[in-house]
Amino acid sequence: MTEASPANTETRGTLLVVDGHSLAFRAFFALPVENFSTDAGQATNAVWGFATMLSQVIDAEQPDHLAVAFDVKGGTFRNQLLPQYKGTREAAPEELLTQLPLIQQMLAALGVTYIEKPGYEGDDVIGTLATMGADANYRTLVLSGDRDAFQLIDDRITVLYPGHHFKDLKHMTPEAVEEKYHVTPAQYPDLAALRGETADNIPGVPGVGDGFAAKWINQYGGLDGIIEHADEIKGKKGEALRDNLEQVKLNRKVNALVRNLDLGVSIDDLTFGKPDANAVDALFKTLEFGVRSRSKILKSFNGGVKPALSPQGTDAARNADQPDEQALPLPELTVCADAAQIGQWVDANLADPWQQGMANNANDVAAQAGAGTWTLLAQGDPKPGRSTLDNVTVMAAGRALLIKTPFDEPTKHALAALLDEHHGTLAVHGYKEHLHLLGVAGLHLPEPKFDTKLAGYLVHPDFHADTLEQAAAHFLDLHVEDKKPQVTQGLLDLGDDNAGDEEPRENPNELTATRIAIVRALADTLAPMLEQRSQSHLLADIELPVSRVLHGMEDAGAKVDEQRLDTMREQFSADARQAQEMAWDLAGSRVNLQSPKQLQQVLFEDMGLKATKRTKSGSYTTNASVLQDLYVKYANDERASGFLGALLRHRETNKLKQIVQTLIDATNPKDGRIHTTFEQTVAATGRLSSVDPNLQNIPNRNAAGREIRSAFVPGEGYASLLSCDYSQVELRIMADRSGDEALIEAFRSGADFHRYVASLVYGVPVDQITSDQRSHVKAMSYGLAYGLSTYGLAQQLKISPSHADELKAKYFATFGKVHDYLESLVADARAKGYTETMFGRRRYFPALSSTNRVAREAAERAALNAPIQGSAADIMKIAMIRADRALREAGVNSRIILQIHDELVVEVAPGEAEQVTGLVADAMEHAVDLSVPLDVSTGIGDDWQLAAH
DNA sequence: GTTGTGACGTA
DNA sequence: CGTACGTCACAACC
Repeated sequence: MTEASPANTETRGTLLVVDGHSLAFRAFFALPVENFSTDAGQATNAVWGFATMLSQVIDAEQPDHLAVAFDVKGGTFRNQLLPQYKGTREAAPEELLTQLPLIQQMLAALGVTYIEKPGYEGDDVIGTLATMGADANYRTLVLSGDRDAFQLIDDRITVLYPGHHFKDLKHMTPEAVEEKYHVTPAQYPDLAALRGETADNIPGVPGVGDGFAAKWINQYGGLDGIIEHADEIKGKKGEALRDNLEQVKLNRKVNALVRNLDLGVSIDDLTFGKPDANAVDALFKTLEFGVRSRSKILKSFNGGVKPALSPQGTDAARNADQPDEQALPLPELTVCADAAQIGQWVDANLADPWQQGMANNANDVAAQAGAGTWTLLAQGDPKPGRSTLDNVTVMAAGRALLIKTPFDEPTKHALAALLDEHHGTLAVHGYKEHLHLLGVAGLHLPEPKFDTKLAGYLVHPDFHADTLEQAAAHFLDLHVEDKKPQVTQGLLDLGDDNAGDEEPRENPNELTATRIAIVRALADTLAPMLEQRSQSHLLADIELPVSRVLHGMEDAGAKVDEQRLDTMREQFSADARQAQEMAWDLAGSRVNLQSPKQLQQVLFEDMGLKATKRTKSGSYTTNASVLQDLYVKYANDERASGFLGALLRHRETNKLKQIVQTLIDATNPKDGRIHTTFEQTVAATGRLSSVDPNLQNIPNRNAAGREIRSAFVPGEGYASLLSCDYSQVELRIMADRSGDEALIEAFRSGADFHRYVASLVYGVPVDQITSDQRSHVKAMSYGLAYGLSTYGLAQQLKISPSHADELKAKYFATFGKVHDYLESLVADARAKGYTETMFGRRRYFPALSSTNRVAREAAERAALNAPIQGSAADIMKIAMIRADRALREAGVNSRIILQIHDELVVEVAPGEAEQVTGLVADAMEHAVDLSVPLDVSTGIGDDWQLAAH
């Protein structure tokens, strides 16, 4: 049950050994020198980068001992063997070399030991320190971008090897080395000797890479064996090997690290955590590092010496590799060999009464609360329309079975049967994602019993767990290593090409066992919480069913007319270019119109326009509303108004161009459709959101932008698009919840709603309401649910605050119960700590009791809005489930493809228009029963724009 | 290389 | 100084 991790065998602490040169190089090339130099011209990018990167690693690994190794100028014994050795490194830029002493100075001030040994390299110092650490029973980490360090790896020594992004350090354990190179760490130098090392200017055997080297090593046991049998190796590569044997032998001598130098220090000397604040301060001042960054860095280096025992139980077990005090029961994991084993495994587990009994006892409470007893974990990338599947694991009664892709037919059938039989008791983390993943293998997952991702969202809707591990940390206080997200739909990987082979791998099976155990633990924890809060029905009746509908929508995608998009892009692009030319002409310089900073310079300094509003960071805003005001104000100044006009036009057309471009880029070449991802656990109010791309913010307010909607068309086999949207749902919810007779009557009357309300507010007959009066009342109505202020209303309507105040007073005099209702929302939230929608969806507002007025008032507005926006979201989700079911039960081919908060877009099959319009409108209108009707307006057309009504 | 900011699209 | 989102491009980091 316990893992065989080295950290488990009593260690005395953690030693971090850093390859100083490697880190300095990395820092230097990661940060542009131009941006990091003092007034005097001293480059500081490597110093700064070194400090931040090292502090990152310290924060992540929490070592209690630390040493940094450096090379010394002048040759080493290696140069005598191999004159060109590290010739490339000597060519380090001057600007980096001058920073090395500064880095050492900084380390000294920070209280960090650094070591160099004349005649030897930093690598040898590292080898020696690591050996010392391991011998003294320390968990030893070596931070180095030099692969020579891999030879040090064993049960006690792990190399932290930076990847493409420095942040994702790979923990190179023996397993990870074997996984990647197919040789043991001890054999790694043999492999490197054969392959050579370009970074160190060491030639290998021409034509021989990692693959062949590993093959030979495994065949002959190592380099000695290879040399012995060199004559037996056939082919070109064998010949090349024989021609270069001397070089290889030399390489091997050179790449062997010395591990027993006399450094004159002992491990006990390598503690840290007592920086010399004055020295650090002085140095950072001369380097012109800001005060804020200074304290940020100091913090990491202060923590080196930890108190023997932390009084707080929660933070005590932060150390990543230490097993947590809350033990996670890992399953006994079997890797599935063939399809027959699936059936056997199921039989064995179900037939074993002892195991069954154990499991039932352990899970009794949770099972009753609805957590289920089976657990499923599919791993891969669940991107709609292009997902990939790595493996599937099922778990029951403390045993797990891991099934790797590709599946053969019998395996598929066995798995399908298993899912079919047990879905009703299953827990997963992300039903929708699992539908995408399993869909790759042609499998369907019927609705599971429990979803830990959705449950976590219901319990704490404004907490965002991007990974399963983060959810574990939050809900279980279980801190396991957070490897890269595998189950979440990340925007992280840019293409799958090289993501695969650079993966951090500590025993992948162990990782899988941990992950599925987390899902189980989350289910057992969250199910009773939902039950206790009477939210289980939200999961079972809304979120889980809607996941399935969303999967269908994402999988279907939205067909776009690519030619039309291309044409539009060209048009917008040309318009933007023209506007830019004009702006440049009038400005007299080629300002970057997309740079607020440069615009501020031109507008408020060069042209001397009067700046008014500031941004939150204190600079003058150049947003559209300010530009518009200036445009009016400087109408007589030809140059200024011309520039402002051109700038506004550029802003608009360039934005449209950008939107069209992202749509083009997001179109799947296989089907010409855009498969967005609807995020079901992101918006704190219960709404959905749409990403990659966002199809919920396609322009709709002005004609030029709305044109983009005409590129959304029915796909092959479909005849038209249907758009159905709720009118004024949020206001109707307010009418219902408040019980305000006047507002209810306004909706029941079926009249022009805003005109009707205006006539009540102003006490004027309906036919005498002016368009101003109507629009003012309309803005007021809509603003209600946002907690608008007098000031905000005045600003939006461009009326005086006193006038706005008057409007507000009149409005609330007319609809008194609405006013009381809104106040009660905030008061209830303050009393209970949370708000609740019509269906029991909660959102917590700790900031309501904040002493900070700005924060508190913001929380009040959000608390006022959440139950209203959230109830509308609940209603739409119910409508989607109903509409989807109605369409399926009617046996039509039409399908929902998009949701934009209060609108559904349906792709309609030939001949189904009338029937489908009726079904969807009905599903929406009768999603819930309110004291006011839920009006739905519908439209149908050859594209999304034409479907508007 | 990472992070924050400003601007702006939607309901 | 009105809620809820996502995306882009720039600039800073010193």
